[in-house]
Amino acid sequence: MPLKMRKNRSPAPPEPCMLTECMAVISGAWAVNVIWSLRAGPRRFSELRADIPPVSAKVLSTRLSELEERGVLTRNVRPTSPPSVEYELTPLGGELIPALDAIVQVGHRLKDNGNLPLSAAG
Amino acid sequence: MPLKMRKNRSPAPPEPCMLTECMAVISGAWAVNVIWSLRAGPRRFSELRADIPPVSAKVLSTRLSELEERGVLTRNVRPTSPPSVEYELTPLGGELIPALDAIVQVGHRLKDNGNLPLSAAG
DNA sequence: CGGTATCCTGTGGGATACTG
DNA sequence: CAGTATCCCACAGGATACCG
Repeated sequence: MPLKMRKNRSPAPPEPCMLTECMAVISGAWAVNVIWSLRAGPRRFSELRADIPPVSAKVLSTRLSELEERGVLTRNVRPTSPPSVEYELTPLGGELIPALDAIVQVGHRLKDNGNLPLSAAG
Repeated sequence: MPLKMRKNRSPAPPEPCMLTECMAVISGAWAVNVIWSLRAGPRRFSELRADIPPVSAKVLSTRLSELEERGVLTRNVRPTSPPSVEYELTPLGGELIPALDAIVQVGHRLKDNGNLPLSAAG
């Protein structure tokens, strides 16, 4: 609608709940941690568990399946003697890293401002 | 730790759960929608409700309080004849917009790849 | 208009046990 | 090692009613 809006308060109303749908890419407990943990390269199931101590096997498994289905990461079964499975970010999934990093940066600065009740372990 | 790591598989282990703490800035239902809705300027409570139809008054109220406490937005009571309240992103809160936008962009492209079971209304 | 209080429910996630 | 199956429950969030 190129015509002027009747409303004078708000320049432009935001888009519908599409935002919600897109944000669902990183939904679920520990999803961002998994993505974050994979940012330096492929990792195995048990490594991810070690990276994210509080996550349970069930939830990690669920999250990995979801993220794979969403195209965020790939699952590669390596036919080694003790079979191992590697998870790796897809190129598209890797593009989430800068975004997550930006949020973390803001989080840090909010913490510096004393707004966030964080662990103060920084 | 500038010394070489023993582990040869992973270049560098990810940071602890600090990521989780920082991501908590945008936690809670509709939090990102609220932030997104404020990106074009200040908005009032009822406007936010209209922007995000499925949100209940209780949850919106809760989320606004949290986001204010975290320093993401400010609450301004305007002493007009019918008193109105405006919510507005802080500068730091505004820095979340590009990050959220980046995630949305990735979401769109995942959808184009057919990975996301989105509304297909794009 | 801009909220709070109360109640109720679904579901996401933890613990545990088990499998290939 | 890399999961799945089952049970359980806390708690986030919706509905509704009410208040300044």
